[in-house]
Amino acid sequence: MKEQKKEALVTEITPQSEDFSRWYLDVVRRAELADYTEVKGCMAIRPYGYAIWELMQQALDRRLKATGHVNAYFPLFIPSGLLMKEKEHVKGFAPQVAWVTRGGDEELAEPLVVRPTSEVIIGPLYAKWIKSWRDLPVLINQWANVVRWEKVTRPFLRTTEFLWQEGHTAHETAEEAQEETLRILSLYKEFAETELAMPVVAGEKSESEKFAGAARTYSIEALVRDGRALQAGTSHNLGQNFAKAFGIQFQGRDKTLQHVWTTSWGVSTRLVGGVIMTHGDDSGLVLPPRVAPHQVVIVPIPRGNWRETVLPTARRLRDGLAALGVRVMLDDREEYTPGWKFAEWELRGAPLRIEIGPRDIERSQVLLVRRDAGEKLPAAMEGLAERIGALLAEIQAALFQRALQFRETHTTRVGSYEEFKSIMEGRPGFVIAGWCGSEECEAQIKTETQATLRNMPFDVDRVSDACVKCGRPAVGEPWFAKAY
RNA sequence: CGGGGCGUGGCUCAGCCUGGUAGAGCACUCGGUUCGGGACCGAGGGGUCGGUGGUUCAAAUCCACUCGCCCCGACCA
Repeated sequence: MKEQKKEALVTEITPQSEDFSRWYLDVVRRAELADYTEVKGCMAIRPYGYAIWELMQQALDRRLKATGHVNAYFPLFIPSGLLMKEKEHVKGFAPQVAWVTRGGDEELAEPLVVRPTSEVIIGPLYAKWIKSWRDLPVLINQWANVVRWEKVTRPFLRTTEFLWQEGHTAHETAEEAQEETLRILSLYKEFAETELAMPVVAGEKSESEKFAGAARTYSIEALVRDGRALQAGTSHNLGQNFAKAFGIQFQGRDKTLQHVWTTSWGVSTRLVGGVIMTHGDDSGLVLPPRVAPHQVVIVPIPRGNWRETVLPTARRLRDGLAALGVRVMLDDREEYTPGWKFAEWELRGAPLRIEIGPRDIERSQVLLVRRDAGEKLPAAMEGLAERIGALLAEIQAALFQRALQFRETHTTRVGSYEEFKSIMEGRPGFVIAGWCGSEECEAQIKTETQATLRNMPFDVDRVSDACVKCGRPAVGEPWFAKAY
């Protein structure tokens, strides 16, 4: 009798269990996505986790370039005086910046801060670079790390240092800046839903949740498996706030000197956490094929003279798929048994597994196993590549549908505040409710239900006409949720 | 930053109350047999008990401080 004892994750801690948080941390660690380091709140992203991030980067970078954006790089350090220039901005970020007061063995005359975001280091440069309306728009993006001294951290979701892209654009008119802000918002939505199979709600943030220094902030919000919302990306219309603070001016078509209109927007490594929490299950990670480092893992069954029969076939299969652009890996390690590999690749979220053994060779077939569905399907060798391509697309679509359905069953349009409060208990989800637009109601709702106003989608018909909290006329129907 | 919990080989944990200087399972290494759902047998390697200071003849064990992690709040991509 064998009595293996698996470690915590797969047996006891599941996304459905009370301890979702523990499940998440287990997946991150056991799937080798990230690890803690000596520095509080700072994680090392391990190769497998980084590979996921790279795939996200590539997919997003392509989209950004396709819409005319170019990449550049700005420095890590910001003279503290610069940070102080935009007063709302400094108010928002000062409490979370890291300071550098010494360089080598010298005290710095002016301390530096490590960028929490780059608006203020970019501001003076844009002021230098932009002279004429002909220089506009400026559509620059950078891939970088930033540091925010957070009180509570969690791998990927909130770390002291994190990786992201931040776009910083400058425009001739308010209208263009607004268009850009919304263009990026929908680009983010499209990206999240297509590549990450993660349905998101796009909308505008309330005044209190706005980016420090922005005129308007928009976000995409996902709903993860424990019923909490995750802000997955933000796009800010900065108006002329930063242009005025940094003197970013140009001479217009009408010969007058004007301030530019700027935007900024970003998504971060938090998305990796979002994917884990959106799709993961009792066996671990479930990766959408588009961002899976190994879309297909081939596990040969070593029996009899498998080295002469199974292995060459498996290699041919791998090479054939790789030639078609499929990210495929042949797990021919001999120190692990097939069963061990099955469990391991499930834990690591590989979307599709191919089992190939002597029996399959005889029948000229393989066994396909979908990570999302789990069942084993025999598939003929002939036409296998096409079959696999189709299956990967199917898995991608199925994951999106599953996540969408989850969100829909966990989204409630409430009629009363009582209903709102009761939904927020346990594993809540989104609540859609009428809102009068006052910060007081928003704040009270937060205090009493822990739910925050995530955003106000703009492409919906207004249904409620009364604020769920105070009963006054509603200005719209925001989505509320407990959030990460 | 407030409340609570926890730090013992890579992981999960026992030992701590009632001080006498470290154990288990898994993982790892080597050899062999296995391999279609986390294999088995045999032989091995590895920790000074988060850190610092104190009490004591003696500290993983008691005390103080400190760092880190986790949970619940407040703050946040």
